[in-house]
This record gives sequence, C-alpha cells and structure tokens, in this order.
Amino acid sequence: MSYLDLLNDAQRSAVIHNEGAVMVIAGAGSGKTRVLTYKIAHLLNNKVDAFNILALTFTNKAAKEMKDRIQKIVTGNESLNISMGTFHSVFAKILRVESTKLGYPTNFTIYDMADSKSLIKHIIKEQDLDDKIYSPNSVLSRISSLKTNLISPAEYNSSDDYLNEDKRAQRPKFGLLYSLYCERCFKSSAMDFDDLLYKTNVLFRDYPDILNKYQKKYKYILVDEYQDTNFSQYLIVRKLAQLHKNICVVGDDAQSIYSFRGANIQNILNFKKDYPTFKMFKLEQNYRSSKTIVEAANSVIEKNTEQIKKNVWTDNEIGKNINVVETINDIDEANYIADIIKNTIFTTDDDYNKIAVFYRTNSQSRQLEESFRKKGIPYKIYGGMSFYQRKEIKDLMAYFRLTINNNDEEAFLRVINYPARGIGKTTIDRLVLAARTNNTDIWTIMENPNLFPSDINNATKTRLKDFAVKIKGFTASLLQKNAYELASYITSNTGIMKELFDDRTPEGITRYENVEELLNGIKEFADSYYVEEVVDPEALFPSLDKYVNEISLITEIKDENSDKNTVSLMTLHAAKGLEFPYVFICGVEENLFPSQLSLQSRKEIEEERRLFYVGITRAEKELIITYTNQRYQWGQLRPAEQSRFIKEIDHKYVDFVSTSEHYSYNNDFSKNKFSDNRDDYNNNDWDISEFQDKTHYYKKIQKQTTIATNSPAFAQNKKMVKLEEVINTPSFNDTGNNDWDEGDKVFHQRFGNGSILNIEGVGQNKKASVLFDNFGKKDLILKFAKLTKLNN
DNA sequence: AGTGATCAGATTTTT
DNA sequence: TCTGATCACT
Repeated sequence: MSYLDLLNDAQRSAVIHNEGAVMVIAGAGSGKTRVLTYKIAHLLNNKVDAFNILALTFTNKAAKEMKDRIQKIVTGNESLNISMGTFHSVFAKILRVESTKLGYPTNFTIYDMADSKSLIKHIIKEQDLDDKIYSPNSVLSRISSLKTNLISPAEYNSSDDYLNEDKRAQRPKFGLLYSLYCERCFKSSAMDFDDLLYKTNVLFRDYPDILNKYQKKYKYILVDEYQDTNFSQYLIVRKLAQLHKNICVVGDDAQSIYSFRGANIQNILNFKKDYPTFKMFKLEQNYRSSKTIVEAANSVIEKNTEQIKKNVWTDNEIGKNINVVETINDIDEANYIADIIKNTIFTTDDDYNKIAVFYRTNSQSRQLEESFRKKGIPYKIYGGMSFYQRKEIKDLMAYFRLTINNNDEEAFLRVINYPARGIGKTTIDRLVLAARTNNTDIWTIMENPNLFPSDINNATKTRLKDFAVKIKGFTASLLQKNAYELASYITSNTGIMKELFDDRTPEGITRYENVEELLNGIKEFADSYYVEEVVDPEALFPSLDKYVNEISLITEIKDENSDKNTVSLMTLHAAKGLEFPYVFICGVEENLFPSQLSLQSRKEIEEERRLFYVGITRAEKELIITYTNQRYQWGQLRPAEQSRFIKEIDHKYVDFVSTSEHYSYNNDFSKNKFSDNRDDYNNNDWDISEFQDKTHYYKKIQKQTTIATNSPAFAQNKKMVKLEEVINTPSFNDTGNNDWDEGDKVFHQRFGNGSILNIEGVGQNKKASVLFDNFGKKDLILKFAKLTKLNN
C-alpha cells in the first residue's frame, strides 16, 4: 500500500498499531492529522467496518477537515459511515436517541451560551439577588466547571465544603442558583453545552445496557487533541473503550490551551493508569517550519516546568530570523502589518491567503481591519460574532425552536413579542403567575385564557390565544412541510419578513439578506438531505427539527468564500491546528499577552506560554511579532510594554526592529495630534483605496437620511407608511375622547395646568402641543397623556 | 406598550 | 469606545 510509504517511521508505527491502547504525542507540525486520517484509512483497509469507528475532535473545523481528508484517500462513500465529529455533536446525536430514558423528549433544545446567560440572569433577578455579587458570567462559569466535573446540584448542596466555600466568598445562594438553573433547563426540555457530556455520563452510568450497546458498536475509538479534553469527556471515552480497549488518543501537552474550560492534562497521565499496556509513539520531526522557527519555539516552551519530554526538530532550511517589531501605538502597529503584507505580496508574488495575523483578544481585530481596508488588503476575520449569533438569525431560530419544542422558555421569551404584538413584560408576569396559581402551564392558559382567572385583560387574552394557536399550528406542520417550506412559512406568517423588509436602512437590508441566507441554507439542507441509517420512514423526511438539530452545535456557517484569496485574521486559540507561510502575532505585550487575568498563578502563565508556542509554530517561513508602546483600550490611550514572552525567545533567532525609524514623520505627527484626534492620525499618510469601509459608508448614508427627513419626498414616504400603520391598527376607529381644540385649558397629572397651542395627527397618533404654566411647552400624544379639560 | 435617552460595564479564549 | 440595560417619557 502506497500510503504507508508517505509516512516516516514514527508515523507509520503509530498508524499500523491498530489494536489496544495507543497514545500519540505529536509535536507541532509533526503530521498529527495525517497520522489520524491514515490510521482511519488503515482500519478501513483492514476490513474494519466504518460503523464501528468513533473519531472525536475538539472543534467542528477539525472534524470537517478530517472528513475531507479521509474522503480523499478512501474510495467510495464508506467514510460517511464513521461516527466523526466533536464530542458535543456525537453525543448529542446519541442523546437524541436515548433522551426519553433521562426524561427528555427526543426534540430537546440545545441552549447556547446566550440562552444560558439569559436564563441565569432571569433566575438571579427572580431570587432578588445582586447581579454584581452574583455576576451571571461567574455563576455560569462555576456551574460549567461543576458539570464538567460531574458534580450534580444535589451533591453540591449536600457538601459542607462547597457550601462553606460559598459562604466565605459571600455567595451563599450559589447552590440554590445551580439547582434552579438545572431545574429550569429541564422544564424547558433543554440541555446546555455541558449537559450534552454530563447527561451522556448519567445515561451510561444509569443504563448499563445502553452503555453496552455503544461499547459493542464502537470497536475503535480515536480522540484528537486529547490534551484539551475535560474530565467529563475523559470518562465517556473510558467507559466506551472498556469493552474492546482499542483506543487511540493523539495530542500534544505543549499545545494545551483550554484549561479555562476544564481541559485537564491529567487525562494524559490517567491514560497510563487506565491502560497499563499502552503503546506510546512520539512524533518529533516537524515538517512545517524553518529551523529558526522550530528552535525558537522550543526555546520558549522549555520555560514551562510541567511537560512530557520530547525533542521537536526539523530537516527544513534555517530560514529567516524572527522579526520583533516595536511600534508606536496600535494604529501604527496595524499600519505596519498592513504595509509589510503589501510588501510581501509585492516582492514574493505569494497570495494573500498565505498570510495570517493572530491576536490574543477579538477586540484587537478592529484596528487591523481599518488599516487593511485603507490599504486595500482583502481579509477575513475568523471567529467573533458568528452568523448564528446575529439577532435576526437568533430571532428566527427561536421561532423554529419554539415550534419544535413548545417548552423552550428562552425561545418563548424571545419571540412572544417579536414582532411587536402587544404582549409585554406585565402580561408575561401575569401569565406566569396565572399558570402557577392555577397549577398548570402557560400554554394551557394561553390556549384557554377564559377558563382560568387572571389579571390579563381581554384584548391581551386574544393576542395570547392567537400566538399560541399560531405556534401550535407550526408544530402540527412539522411532518407536513419540509424544513424549507415550514421555515419560509414561519418567516412570512409571523410578520418577520415584512418587518425586516420594511426596514430600508442599510443595516436593515443586511438583516433581511441574512435571513434570506439562512433560508437558502435551509433549502439546501432540505434538497440534499441524506440519511446514514434508515430506521423508519420519518427519518427520510427533511423536517425542520432535523435542520435545527444539525446546526445547533455549529457556530460558523459554511463559508463559500473560503478559497478566496484573503489574509486570515483570528485569535491564537482559533489558530490551533492551522499553518501559514507568513504569520504575524500582534499585541505581544504584558497584560495583554500574557493576559492580565492569567497573572495570578504559574499554571495560568504557563498556559499563556503554550498559547504563544501554538502561535509561533503555525508559521512555516516567516514570523513577525509586534508590540506597541501605547494601546487604545477602554476608550483610553494606555501605555503598553513588551511582553515577557519576547524576552524568552532565544535572541539568536530574533532581529529587533522599530517603526519609529521607518515612520518618524508619523511619530512627530502623533505627538501633536494623536491624543486629540485619532481619525486625523488614522488618515494620515495612507492612501485610501476604493476598497471602502462598509460601516463608514453606512454611517454616511445614515447621516444623509437624517438630513433628508425634511425633504418633501421623504415626508410623503413617511406619510404613506404611517397611514398604512394606522389603517392596520385595530383600534383605528376607536378615537376615544376626540374633542380637543386649540386654546383649550387642560390639566396634566405631572405638568399641571396649561393650554393647547396646536393639534395634529389623527386617531391613535393625535398629538397636542401644550404650553404648561410651570413646565413650558410639551408635545404630548393624547392617547397617553390623560389630559383633563378645564372648564373656565 | 413602545421609544428614545442616559448610564454603567466591559473586553480571554469556545463547544 | 461600544454595547446592553434601565429609565423616563409619551
């Protein structure tokens, strides 16, 4: 077989060692993914059924990459039958099959971070706790770490240690919050990210027959990025591998960068205990980077105390020294990077997609974006606000979720009054109260509002009923309409389409287009629906719930521009597993990288150092590290200083450069102008290409629109829209007390006595200008103002 | 109920 | 600086 000839000795040994427990310690750039893919190919070539293979990755991106690679080297469609994906997605699928055992419906919702946060906020508020002491973020991260370590609310609340710890930390109610949070998730038929692993553990613990079923199925288990697995994941893998004990884990302890999320290097040590006869293979030859880069990276990582011994080396050329560049401030830094990129492209004839810029925090991308736009450099930002996090997408998805799972409380709260249908906070409070006092659920109340006593007025009751009927109608269509048909039906039937279409601001147009894109994605899903194992005919039907299940764990939309020729901008965390010929790491400053929050302990600083190591080892040919002396942060210019990590690179691999020599004119300029007016400085000296900043363009348009408000055309337009609104208002004819006249003397509860100067508008929108004796002139909408006419 | 205005808080990383 | 949340106002 020719593919084995493409491997070095260590790689080949790892690939052909199929049976038993295997640990592959793979240095950066040593062909880890190659080993994993070839290993799977080798299994398939040795008559292992694809259905018996489980391959777990850390990110969706890694899963997709591995799938693509395997498809290329394995003939036929066999690779599609491998259970491959992130821990979360693979076990979410299993949970869908087994959820009823745990008291969850098959169509349980998966709460994302935003849902979890919103829920915990509600709970904190309901408990009347101070959200400064119980900050939603800190509460959530503690809950997450408990779940990751498989500590249930009951266990927590019966442990004196935990309770005392909370008392000491002035957060005695934490245990209660944890319990309530889990209860509410359960009532909503929802699982959060951690639940997907936690509940899998519960399932395997409480149902040995189910565990056995999957143990039998998964004869071969492979785990990528093992250094970043947490305890919950470790235990699932251990349980599943117990029967066949064919388990292969691949990782690099030097690249463990997710301990903040519960990742535990101990898992590597536990591996030795759990499988005493395991075989270890070390991949130490680096094929990616120049000698300079490999050795510089080694010189950094050796400052860490705890690590598995290995010697990463390379046969590649020595290559250029690393440039460490001192810049004046963040703008100068971004401009410098943009300049060097242009120069590199110009002199080497390489493409933009050979270049990547890494940073520690997402917020650093903004300045880079601005400079790149001005210099006409095409770029793509990875991570940050993803497509599915956009408001308009979340709103629509919430309708889908509520349709699929009527218990989904977060989805319910999101859409109950969107688009506005006159059901506000007060009504929801009354609804919840009515449900509680009548000992039933809100849907029963909404559907039969007159059967239960409540404070909800009649008009609102009708609205609630309409909403409930509407959603139930969608739910009933789940198996009648396919995903696309139902999704577009919901989009237009709820008025979302009209709402977005009517908003002709540039942002509104973008939102409309995003919804169109989502619908297109759903259409594509419905048209190309494929099922691995046909269990029943229903499984063949591309229903909306199947679509939502599929994408609820995906954060990035499939990118059609991925092969476009652009520079890649991303955080160092997102860079893991990637490689580029030219790499920039920017903002390498104390308090930023290493992050200020990590300076508390040696462990955390070592993790930051590993992150730096990951960044360095992404580079193939050239590495440029930048830092600035001043950085704009929290709306303020703050002094910055070179990171300790720069000093840790063996200086024989480094050339130090400063922009103040190259751009001394900028320097002078900044002294006079910088602190006063960043925009001036920003625009200085740089050719503004036709590659325009979209947001700036939008801002300009918005301004024009505001000015144009007074133009006759606009006014006419506005009148038409208004008229339409008025006609559509049910209470159009309900004019109420209508007989106001100019000159009338009136009384207002707040403003006291006054006289009407002028009346305008009709019906609902009737307005009065009133000159009050003590408060001057006020414009009041009569519907709300509750004026009393004074007889004189 | 809905809207605009003002104020406080945030910027670590991701499934 | 930018965002979200709350509040005052109609």
